[in-house]
Amino acid sequence: MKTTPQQNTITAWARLLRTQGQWQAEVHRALKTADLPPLAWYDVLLELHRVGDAGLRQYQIGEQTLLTKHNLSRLLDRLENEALVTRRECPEDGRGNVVLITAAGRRLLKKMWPVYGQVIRERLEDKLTEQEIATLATLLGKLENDTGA
Amino acid sequence: MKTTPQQNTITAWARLLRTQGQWQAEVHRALKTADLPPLAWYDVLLELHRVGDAGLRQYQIGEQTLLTKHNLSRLLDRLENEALVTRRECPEDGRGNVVLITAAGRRLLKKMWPVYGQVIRERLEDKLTEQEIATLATLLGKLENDTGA
DNA sequence: GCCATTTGGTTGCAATTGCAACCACAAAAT
DNA sequence: ATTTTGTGGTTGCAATTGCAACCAAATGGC
Repeated sequence: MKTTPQQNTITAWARLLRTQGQWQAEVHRALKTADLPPLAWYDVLLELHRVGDAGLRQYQIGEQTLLTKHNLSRLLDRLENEALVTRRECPEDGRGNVVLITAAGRRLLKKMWPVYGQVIRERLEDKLTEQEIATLATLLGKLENDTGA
Repeated sequence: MKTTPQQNTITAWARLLRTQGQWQAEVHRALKTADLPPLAWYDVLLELHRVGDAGLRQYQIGEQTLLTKHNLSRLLDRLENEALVTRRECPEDGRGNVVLITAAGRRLLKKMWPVYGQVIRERLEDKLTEQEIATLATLLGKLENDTGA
């Protein structure tokens, strides 16, 4: 039972939460306006795109995106329904499956990026100098909890 | 149609999103373990506590907490059900109401704070120096979108 | 080999969220 | 004064999320 955090700490904490909340709302608004799917789809597709043909196990996607497994399970159902990903049986582990992005998935990613990137520019890049952004990235890097490589 | 943001910008953006996600998950985990209500309750109660007996209109709470109005409307139903807040008719505006925190609301706030504060310490205060935290707070301050005073 | 335990993933159900339509009053237009 | 138009707030319904229980394969005793 220790003392409360410093005032400065609380301010930083609150601002980070609020900033992220605004960003998220803004991205969703922008995507919806452009008639595109929500951010979570992008996150998942992007992870899959990054690893290419190797694909990812569901639990690996979960680690990357901070989605709980049941949640992810159903999100993948939706993505699969839209033919943006495919689930394939995993050779090494009979229960699991490997998830791959499809060509359509990559196309969607490409369509979503400009909308997303635009928000990133307006909300972050335009508001700080390059130097400040670098500092911010460094500080935030120190806060991340390793998911282990 | 401009170019994509700088790599550094994207890194900072991604890290902020991820950090916030981890924090949020951690807070929820901690609160749930302590058998306490979710973070949103805390946010609302805190805003109400800050303004004291003046109370807040619902739309003002919404601005502070980034909750949509219908969402907030029902959240307040739940809080009112637990007698943590009261809704009172607004004298100046016949349609709206003024929301006040109750003594029970303040007690709950007090019970939740140590759990919440503990996470803030572990996830933020312990990981950066005072100087770094001050810098972070400043940078994040520049990113906030004015809700206007 | 055979049983207990753990892990990857899915499913049923309840709670929460988002959306659109709505009601009531307020403010602005004529 | 009467009619529009806007704003604060609520509600019904569909989609999403969280939780707990579950199934199946894998891992670890024995």
